Amino acid sequence: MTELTPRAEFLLKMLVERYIADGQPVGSRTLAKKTGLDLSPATIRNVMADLEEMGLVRSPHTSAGRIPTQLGYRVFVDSLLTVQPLDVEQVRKFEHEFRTEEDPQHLIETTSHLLSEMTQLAGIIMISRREGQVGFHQLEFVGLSGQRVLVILVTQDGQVQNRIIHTERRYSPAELVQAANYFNETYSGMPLGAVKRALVTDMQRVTEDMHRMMQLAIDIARRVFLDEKREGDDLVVSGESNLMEFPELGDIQKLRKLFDTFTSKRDLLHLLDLSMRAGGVKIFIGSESGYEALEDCSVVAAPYTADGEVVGTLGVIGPTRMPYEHVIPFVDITAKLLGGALSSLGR
Amino acid sequence: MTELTPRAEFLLKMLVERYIADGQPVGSRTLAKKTGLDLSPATIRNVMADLEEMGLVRSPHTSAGRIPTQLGYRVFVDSLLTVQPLDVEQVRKFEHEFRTEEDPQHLIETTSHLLSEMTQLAGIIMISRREGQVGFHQLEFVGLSGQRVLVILVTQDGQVQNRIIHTERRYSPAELVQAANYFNETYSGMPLGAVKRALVTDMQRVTEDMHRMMQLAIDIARRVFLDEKREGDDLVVSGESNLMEFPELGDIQKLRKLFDTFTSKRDLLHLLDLSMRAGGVKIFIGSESGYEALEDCSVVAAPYTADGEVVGTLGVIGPTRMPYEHVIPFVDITAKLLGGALSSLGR
DNA sequence: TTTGGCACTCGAGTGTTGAGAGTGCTAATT
DNA sequence: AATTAGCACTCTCAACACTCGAGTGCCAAA
Repeated sequence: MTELTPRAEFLLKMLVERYIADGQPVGSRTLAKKTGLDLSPATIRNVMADLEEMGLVRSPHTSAGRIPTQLGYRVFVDSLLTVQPLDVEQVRKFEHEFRTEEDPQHLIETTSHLLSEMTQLAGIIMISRREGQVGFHQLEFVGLSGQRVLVILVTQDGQVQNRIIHTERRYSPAELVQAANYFNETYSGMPLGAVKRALVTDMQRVTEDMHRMMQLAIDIARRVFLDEKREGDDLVVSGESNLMEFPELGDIQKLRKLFDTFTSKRDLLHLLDLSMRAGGVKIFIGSESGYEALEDCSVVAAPYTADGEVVGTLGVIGPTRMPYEHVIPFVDITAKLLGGALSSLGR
Repeated sequence: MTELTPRAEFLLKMLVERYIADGQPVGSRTLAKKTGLDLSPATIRNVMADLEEMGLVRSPHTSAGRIPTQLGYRVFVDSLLTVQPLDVEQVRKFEHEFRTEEDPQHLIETTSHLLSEMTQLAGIIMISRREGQVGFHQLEFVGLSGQRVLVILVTQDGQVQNRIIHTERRYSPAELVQAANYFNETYSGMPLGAVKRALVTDMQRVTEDMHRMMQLAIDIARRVFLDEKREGDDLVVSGESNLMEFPELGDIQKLRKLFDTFTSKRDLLHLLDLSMRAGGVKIFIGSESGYEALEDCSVVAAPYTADGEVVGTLGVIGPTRMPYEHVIPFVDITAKLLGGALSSLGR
């Protein structure tokens, strides 16, 4: 029996839904009762035996009901799930939240909160710093005390990054302003990646016949743009403590590993990076993510765009037993709303 | 018996140390053995009965040993504790960490990590935004698309804050530069609080005879300085998950409350604010903090300075049963080193 | 193919028991 | 008067046995 009959499918669906709803292994009797089909528990048991053979369900012990395996969840999510349409009223209210926020950084944080608040899971959102895409807008040099210069990098979407560098000598405010002006006139509007590449080639042309101002500007900017610390995507996680409510994550050891994953960020970034390439809602169930700390969790993620370009991924992370039928459309709509809000900001 | 005899004191000290070391209620036999005094368990029991009467120790149940009460810890910390001198070698290495960091924001984060790393507790560090103290250095206006202006506020200690505001009309880059120049020339060097006050009075003088540039500058700056969102201190917490290792915090419910306290930050800020006024290392044991979530925890905090002014508080938070004799001097030295590093940055 | 029946298994809860640790009290000792 | 030995007592904890209920697997009948 390698083929899944429609009836078996239906029963698997019922079983998963029931298990998601109350977390108890579900037995043949309950399933016989609650399902519309007019079947006896014995028949259900036969079907269950088949499902178990196929690796879609398992029983924790001899005399408990069945629970879905990871594979079972996979099949459920991929082909059995009926997503719940979102409440129109709520979407509208929700949309409003996005319209009122102006600062892109704030917008990201608000979105993360919304995700965790609405789903009662942990919200995650990645901001990609892929340099090919974001446009460079402006550089500002602010002289600090000593030989230190504060460099402020503003991108076209209004994000700000700053960094302090040391120079060999002190520069006057006027010099710094001139240098910044030169730099901004030359490079404004280019994608960050292009600026970076241009800087490398321009550097080779820096000779004594070049204007001193240009040299200074390029020298300072070089250090900011080529700084590998500045690289890498950013990640905002919120509502982690929501995950403590779930009994299946009740083991302190597991919880600790999970929280460490949140703080180290590396693994999550990798995961979100994967789903950024995919397009559409992507779901990692249990160990599919490849990370041990996430083996009892699922990640539902969707990329979001700004002005047509994919600029990051957002989603939620929760126990494998989560209400996918609500979470999936919610993550989907959130990604779209954020994209819309970011695009209208850039306008 | 309302007076604490020297012997009773000594035994209390032994008891607390022993309990801190291995977390088990300590009985009269162990205490008789491990203490230098040549006393029989029975005598110890008599003393224990006295200590219990005074509310310094209690037994979890009839036939367990004694554990310190909150008051017991208090007495221990206040007058019985012998702090462990820090390893000179380690301090030196530690000092080096502070010397290599240049960006004040980074410095704060690094310090927080160090605190949690070295103590295996949670590190907390507050940056006070008391406006009376930090000097204003420079304002930058960056025109974004639409009628949005990015305002970047740089303080004398090199901290950067930015915020996007909407204007009624579009301004040219030249206008923005001029306005910023005017503003910077007028107010640079003043404490933030003074700038704020000056803005309020200057506003009243804004009439048609005033230069348009000045009007613009003041109008934009006003919105940044008087924005109440910008108010409030900042808090960095790290190593929260270290706290999961402690069995006394093993209860998920308690842990959840604790973590929620970390994310909401409000309560912790209040606590750190208190200890900022105190000067020197301040210790909150259990419910002394006044917050339910912290009732099984202690907070060890010390204010740190920059150029002689107290600018924030740092410390650690961990279970009441923590090695105070190491933690206290460590928090102390960290505060001093951070102060030193911040001051030398401002130089 | 479905169903009723039946023996079987397992977990969770409950009660019992014994060992171990530590106490409080009293009477004897220093 | 302070200290100590002795002893009865209390409480926790782990082990064990027992029962109950839920659910299974399988077989034979419908």
